[in-house]
Amino acid sequence: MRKVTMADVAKLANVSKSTVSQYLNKRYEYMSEETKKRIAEAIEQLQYRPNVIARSLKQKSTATIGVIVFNILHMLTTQVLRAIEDMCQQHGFHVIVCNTDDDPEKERQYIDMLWAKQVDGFIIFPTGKNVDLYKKMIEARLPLVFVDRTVEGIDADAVLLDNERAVQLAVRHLVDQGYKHIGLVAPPFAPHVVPRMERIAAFQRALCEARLPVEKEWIIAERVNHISERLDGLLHQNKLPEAIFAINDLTLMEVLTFVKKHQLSIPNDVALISIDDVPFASVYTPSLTTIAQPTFEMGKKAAERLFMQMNGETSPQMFRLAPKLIERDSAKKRGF
Amino acid sequence: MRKVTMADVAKLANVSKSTVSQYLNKRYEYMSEETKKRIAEAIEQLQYRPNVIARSLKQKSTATIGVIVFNILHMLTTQVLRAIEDMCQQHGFHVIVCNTDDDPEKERQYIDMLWAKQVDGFIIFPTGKNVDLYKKMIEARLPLVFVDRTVEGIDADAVLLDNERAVQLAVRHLVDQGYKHIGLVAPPFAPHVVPRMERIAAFQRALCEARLPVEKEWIIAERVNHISERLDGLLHQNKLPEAIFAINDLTLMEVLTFVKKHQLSIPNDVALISIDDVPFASVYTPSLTTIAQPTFEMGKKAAERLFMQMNGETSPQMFRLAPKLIERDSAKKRGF
DNA sequence: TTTATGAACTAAATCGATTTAGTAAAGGAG
DNA sequence: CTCCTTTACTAAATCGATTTAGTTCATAAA
Repeated sequence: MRKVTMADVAKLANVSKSTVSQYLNKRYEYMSEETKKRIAEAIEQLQYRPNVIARSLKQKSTATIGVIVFNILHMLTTQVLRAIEDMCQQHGFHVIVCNTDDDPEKERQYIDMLWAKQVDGFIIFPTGKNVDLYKKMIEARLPLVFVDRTVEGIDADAVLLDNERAVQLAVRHLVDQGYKHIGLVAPPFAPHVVPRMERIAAFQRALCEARLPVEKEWIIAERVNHISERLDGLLHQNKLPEAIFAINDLTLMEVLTFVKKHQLSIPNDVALISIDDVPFASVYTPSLTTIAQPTFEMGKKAAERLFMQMNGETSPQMFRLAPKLIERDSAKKRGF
Repeated sequence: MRKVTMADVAKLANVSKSTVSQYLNKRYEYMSEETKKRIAEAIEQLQYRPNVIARSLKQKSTATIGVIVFNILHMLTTQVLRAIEDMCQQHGFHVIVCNTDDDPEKERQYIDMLWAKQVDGFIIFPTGKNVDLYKKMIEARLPLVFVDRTVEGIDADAVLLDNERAVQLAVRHLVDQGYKHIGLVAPPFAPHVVPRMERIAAFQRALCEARLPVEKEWIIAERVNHISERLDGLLHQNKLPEAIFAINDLTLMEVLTFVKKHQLSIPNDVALISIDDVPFASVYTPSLTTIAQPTFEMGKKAAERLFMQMNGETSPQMFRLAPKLIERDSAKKRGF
């Protein structure tokens, strides 16, 4: 039951390996119909399957890319990944997926191993902590696109949400509805988590622009399990803001848990808006007003840039994709 | 800027390629400390990275598996996939992910291409329509595990939910709460979609067991966009069942949309229970009683079986993993 | 008749590792 | 001093394709 190789096909068809190879690569120019038919028959008869590994070795390309994400369980990731896979399918590429859980050591290992596996490029949601490695990849001209975060000092393609705009959309919407006391809920400050820092900074800017005071107490940046404690505190002191802006789906869940625990009514007791258009936004009561990230476009753009890099057509660039306000009922002022 | 190969390292360290290879594979038995050091230095100095493709060609193993799913956007898939990836990481394997959208043609292409890429095994959520191909894989002793669905006539490992049990849990819970008029909501009948058919059949059995009549009108198996029409119809005739069992997350969403549209109250107007513990189940109002699939265990089991097959230790087997009732508030009878 | 041209192939090198079979040198036994 | 073992390596074959540089044969041009 040995594996069938090209040599076997060649022997059966009574031609050389070279000719079989030409046939498989559709270089038919100088090939008689007769020969083509014999090869086709031999392939069929032997049930021959080319070994792509051997071909990759010679051609120095594997038609495979590595996608390194924090966690596919996260909705943003899943959607971006799906878009990337669709693009790859169209180009005959395959996708190897790796989860880092935001651990730089895991990230380093994955990059090393996939690089050794000769992947043709990487799309990475970077932890941001392996600067030396990112640099080496760029030096080696290994196609590389960052998604969601940039890394300071690394001159690579990056596809990000326009966080400034996303926050503007959220805050302006709340302000337009007549809310003046607006709080923000986020995970803890972490300098390398670009979108988080950008959103928090943009929030303060947006408040200023609306001529609203920035209340320190209403900027809650805590580990998820501490968020509800902080909110509890505010509630008991009767200092809850009129509206809460959750900077992502995770923190949104915390706010919803808090709201449910105290049987508060949205938007009467607190209005709510968040980044990430969670799947249940429209069936929730009230339906949730959100800022949707253009996740599929992000994935598509990342893949496009990667392919462009493979063709050597580009110099590094940063892309800020536009978020979209999806107006529902969780941030409607009574009477509006 | 040529790529550094083992030959370069060998030359610099003044040893043969063979010795470098031994070193890399940690076959240190007959190697002097001196030589080891020289090789280590040469590797460091040249920044040598072994080419895993070349190694794979010789060793006939790629340490890569293919995971073919319907759609990673689906929660079940994402979670199973995550568990598979974790297991693979522990074993030094990588995962290539493919989405078929339940299209047999796409499935066939992916299997063909990944097979040609010499993946060491497959975990597949099968469309069920490529029986000839599945058979060939098994003949070729290509490790293969099915997840979520089995395929009739194919003797392969399969990891499935214990659908009978899942439905029993749901129906018995409703019955225990005092509900007597129970409806089911599902996507359309499709013989090859094993879990769907099993759940619908089990539902009828469970009703019988509870000595409840099986009302044809209350078994709704329709394309998702037609489900709400059917429910509307029942509502207008005042024939809505007391409780609805949604067989998966997709249909659950339809039911929730319907409930919201008519401003019905759960569980007073209709009680609700579903398979798939959706992420918002606990923050929804009322919180949703669900039957959780053991998604991570399913992924883990599938990967375990695949590795066992690679070691040639197994004969095909079917695994039915246990669902779990998560009791919340959407199926509580008033007064209970 | 000789030479040139083009069609239809093929032999052998190559990709970058692993592995088998073997060699050279040192040390120990008899 | 010879022979055998063991240590520490190496040469060359191999994996299964692709690709380059030919070769052979038939036909056409000079």
